[in-house]
Amino acid sequence: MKPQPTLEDVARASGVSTATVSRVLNDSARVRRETCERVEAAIARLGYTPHFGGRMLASNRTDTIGAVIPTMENAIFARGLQTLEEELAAAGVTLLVATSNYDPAREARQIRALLGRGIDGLVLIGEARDPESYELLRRRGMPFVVVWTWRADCPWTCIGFDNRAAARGLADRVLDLGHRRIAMISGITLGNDRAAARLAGVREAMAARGLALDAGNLVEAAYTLEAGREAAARLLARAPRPTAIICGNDVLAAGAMLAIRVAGLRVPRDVSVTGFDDIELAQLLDPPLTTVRVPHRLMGQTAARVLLRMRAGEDGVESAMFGTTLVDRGSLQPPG
Amino acid sequence: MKPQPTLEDVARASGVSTATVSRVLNDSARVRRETCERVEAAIARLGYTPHFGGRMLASNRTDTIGAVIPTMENAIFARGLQTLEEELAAAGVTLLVATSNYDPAREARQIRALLGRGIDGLVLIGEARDPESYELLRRRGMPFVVVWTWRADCPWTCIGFDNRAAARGLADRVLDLGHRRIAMISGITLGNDRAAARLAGVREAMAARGLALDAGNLVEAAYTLEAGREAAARLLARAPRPTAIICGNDVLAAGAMLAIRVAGLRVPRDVSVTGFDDIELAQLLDPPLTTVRVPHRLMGQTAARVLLRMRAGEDGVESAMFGTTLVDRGSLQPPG
DNA sequence: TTGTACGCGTTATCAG
DNA sequence: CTGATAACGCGTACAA
Repeated sequence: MKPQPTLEDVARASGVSTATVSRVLNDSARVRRETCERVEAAIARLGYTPHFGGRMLASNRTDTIGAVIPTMENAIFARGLQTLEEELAAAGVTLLVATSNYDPAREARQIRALLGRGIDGLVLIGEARDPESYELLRRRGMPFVVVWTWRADCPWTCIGFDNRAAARGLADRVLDLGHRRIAMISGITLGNDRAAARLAGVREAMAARGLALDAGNLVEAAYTLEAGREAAARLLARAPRPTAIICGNDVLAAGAMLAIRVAGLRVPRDVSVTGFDDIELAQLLDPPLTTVRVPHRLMGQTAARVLLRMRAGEDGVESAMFGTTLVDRGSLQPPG
Repeated sequence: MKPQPTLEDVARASGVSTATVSRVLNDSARVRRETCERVEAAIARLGYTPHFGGRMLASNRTDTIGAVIPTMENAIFARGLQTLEEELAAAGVTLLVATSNYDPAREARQIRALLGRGIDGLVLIGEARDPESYELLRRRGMPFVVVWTWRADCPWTCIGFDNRAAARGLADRVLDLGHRRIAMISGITLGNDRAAARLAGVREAMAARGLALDAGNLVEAAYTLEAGREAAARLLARAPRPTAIICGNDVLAAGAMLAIRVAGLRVPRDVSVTGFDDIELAQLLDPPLTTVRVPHRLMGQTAARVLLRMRAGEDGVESAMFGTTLVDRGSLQPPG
């Protein structure tokens, strides 16, 4: 690691003071044109880059927003993150991503790590987490938003959609088609408010018709292909077999379809399957997956804008709720 | 953003000097046990966290490794990245990820941005890039590794596999099965050495049998589902139709299978399809995709270890080449 | 084992 | 429009 040119080197090389060089860098409007050009020439010639630590120490800003997402292994959060990053980059802000692997303790550590790096704001997925994390954010006065979830009386700024209502709508559709032997592969609800809300939505729809989700027809599974496959295998072994399997997300649904194929059954003729999230994968399955489209890009974009406003000192920024769409692709049909 | 407690606050609260607190933080061995405990108590009580900028300025280290990957939208780089992150985290090092969207100019900017943040090392995908970027890394003495590619006389430390040989092996299999009307959907080769190497490998296999890839049977496409679909549609419209389509990666292959289905044809009866990379998606397609498995995790793990050693001052760290496996899943069969 | 004091590179204040 | 100069928080020689 070689020594880098510093502000002082640039100042010396262009015959001005360090203050002027700093001004050229940050607020070039207040420097005479020709001075400015001389400085810029020196900067280019020396290959100078501002020292992040120095800047951070002096200004106490990093122009960096952090995000802790559960995983990058599947594409669930990728699209929203991409949008978030683009929107922030346009404002000269960098996005720092950390992953928790759906582990609350690890999420808490990652939040701490990001705070330690001096981020200016934070994006969190869902609202179920240790109160201590919220307390930490409050103490530090750290601007943050919660995405992928929304409820009326949420105490934080949340930018998302109503998981429960969306799941209820989906279950209503399943019920309308005449399914009665309904099973669900839910995400792990412990520590995951989105998974819990989706399960609650399905239960609600069934309850509205005097039905209940049989305990044996509910399996909680990690959001992976393998877990989805195993869960579905268990459900298919029941007698009588469910006619429809509602899955907590598209990855679980893909796993379920794999298990169904292995069992020598066909979707949707023998079993209907539904997903949730509408990731790219959904349209690639055979048959293409009936699922719930969620506002990936809108959430990313809005989170960026809200955080930028918070960073600018604006407060009282309110939550935002977006709608979801049921995307009918054929993996759900009437039973029998 | 509230003012944070500083080293000095902790020192005052525990009745020692800032130097001692600093020692407790970094090298607690050299502090008397009870002093140490008093300081740690104060740290906990005040909720102190070291200031990243201050630390960076004083020590000129960040315990951070950067990585610039083309995209997070599909899962291609996710698995390797996950492993990289875990391996680094175990050594107390944070991973900073930036994306280039397969755009060389954007990659150059991201490299610059990461350097500006004072990373201790860098992971780059592939070796095709602006000489200026390499020059910058050299000038700064920045340790870096190139992954996802390997060739014998590579001037950088590269940790990957032989894309050309793997593609040649795959094409050999296609040819062995009797295919002669072979088409290829290649990734954009300009500025992407992996895509170029894969194309070269296919050409090589054909040339070895006195065949050539007809110009009309080669389409370059961005690594997206949509682009793969469009490219395949073009190829299917040719007369005579190709009997096999070799795709530059699994995402392109998924797109191709979509187009084939839309055209009312079936894989592999009417057209065989092959992928590359073996991402999770490959086993979900119907039929499951015959593809080349690449050493995702091994690359991530090795990159981490090598960079950690470089950071420790070790030099002369040599490249590593891993093997690939042809995974036969059924989307490739002898021609009709 | 502990404390003092300086320097790291930048921004911001204030004076000119 | 520009220059001096004082912070900013931490690590580390050096001294005790």
